Amino acid sequence: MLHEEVVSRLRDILLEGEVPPGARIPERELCLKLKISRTPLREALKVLAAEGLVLLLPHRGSRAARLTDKDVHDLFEVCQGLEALAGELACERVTDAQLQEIAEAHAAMVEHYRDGDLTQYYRRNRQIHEAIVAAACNPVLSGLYDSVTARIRRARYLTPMTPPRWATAIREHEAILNALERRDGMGLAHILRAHLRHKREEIIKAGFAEIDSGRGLAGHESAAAPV
Amino acid sequence: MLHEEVVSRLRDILLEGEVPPGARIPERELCLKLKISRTPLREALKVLAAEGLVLLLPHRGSRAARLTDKDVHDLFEVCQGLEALAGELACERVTDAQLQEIAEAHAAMVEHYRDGDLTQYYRRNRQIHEAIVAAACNPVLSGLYDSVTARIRRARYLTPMTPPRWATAIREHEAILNALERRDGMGLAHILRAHLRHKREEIIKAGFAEIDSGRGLAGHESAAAPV
DNA sequence: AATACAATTTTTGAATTCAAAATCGTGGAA
DNA sequence: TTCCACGATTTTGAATTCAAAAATTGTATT
Repeated sequence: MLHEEVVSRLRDILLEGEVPPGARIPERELCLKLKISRTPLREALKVLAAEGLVLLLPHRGSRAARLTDKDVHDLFEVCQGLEALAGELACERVTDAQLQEIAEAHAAMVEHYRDGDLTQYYRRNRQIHEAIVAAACNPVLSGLYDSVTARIRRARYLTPMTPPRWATAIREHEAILNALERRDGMGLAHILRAHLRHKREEIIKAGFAEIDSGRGLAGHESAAAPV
Repeated sequence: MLHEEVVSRLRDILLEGEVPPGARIPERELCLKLKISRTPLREALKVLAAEGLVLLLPHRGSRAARLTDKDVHDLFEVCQGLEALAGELACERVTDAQLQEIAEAHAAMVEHYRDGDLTQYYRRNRQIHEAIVAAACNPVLSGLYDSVTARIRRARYLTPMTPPRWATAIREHEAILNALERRDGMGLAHILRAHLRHKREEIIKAGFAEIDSGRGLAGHESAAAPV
């Protein structure tokens, strides 16, 4: 198995919550599961620690990172900044083909909204935001965006969506598409900032806190379901 | 030696250009130099590869990352976005003490400008930008900023500074401090974007290209001085 | 019965070892 | 002379091994 693949599979295991946030990472088991020895596994752990997904306690093993309210808040703030930047750049660089792809994804998303299909809605939503970042044509930005969204994924796509919030999101997305089609960089950046700020407020209000109630690692081993 | 220390020292070695960009990383030598075995060194290499400082060629060793013009451009673009975001947030959160520290650094920087002391000027310049990011009070943002600035450091602080550009930079910094003191988030974000865009244009124009002339890795081993 | 201490076990971190892959060097053929 | 092929050497990637640190267990003493 290639190095990148180990990192990738381990990342998935953490993001899926197979190892719950805050729980100790069972080196032994993962070695067996991935059919590798400890050396490559530990290399992957260090990489993921640098990404912020894993917490390394010297001489005390590693744990799946636990997101505090503050972490979620910070991640959203940065995500918002990156998306706003991406929007600005995308307006300068987006190709007609990309624009069309985004428009189609948008239409599909609105359709899912009408059907009340939240899962498919989220899928399209994510596709749109990723397409905007891709259209910015900046691999550094894409990389940071991927890393931030990976860390925040659970919070972003697993919080309850209220009807009014959903309606607002759709309206905002109309404005996003519109600004992009007009190549209005400043306008788009502004909308994206507001868009994400709304989402953030919602998530914070929804009490994402339950994932982490603030006590230290010494607490329960959190064998319970992650989210 | 602690894991983080190995990563840190190796990062310095790369940033200092002790291993020139594009050059192969001599595992053996570094093991001797750092007095560690290959296992922890390779762990550090993977971490730095994830950071973008090292290029891993499967079965073909690792090399110090080589920045293309496009890379520098992309890094600056993202750096600009992060600083703008930091500026906005800093306006909401900066403490009086931090503000004072920034003002003092600014005064010192202007002094170095008058003296024509570029090295000290850069030092203060960097201190100011870092202080603004710190004032944003967002560890995620700080982390990304550190990583981006680390990658771009050589390009940022080793390009020739022309007198008119220097004068412009000083004027822009006056505006930055002013906006920060007025807690004018939007204004500061705008200024910071412009500030960095100017620097970027300067660097691109200055022909940072010489560091990488576009050919592949197969080319010369680049034993020459890094910058 | 509870707590403190010590011995044992487990786990972590790193060096060594080992197999596979790539590079280098030599020799032969065109 | 130049190009290609084949074998030796080096280097890489990963498993194993080893030492040190921490957790656990058991025991003794208060």
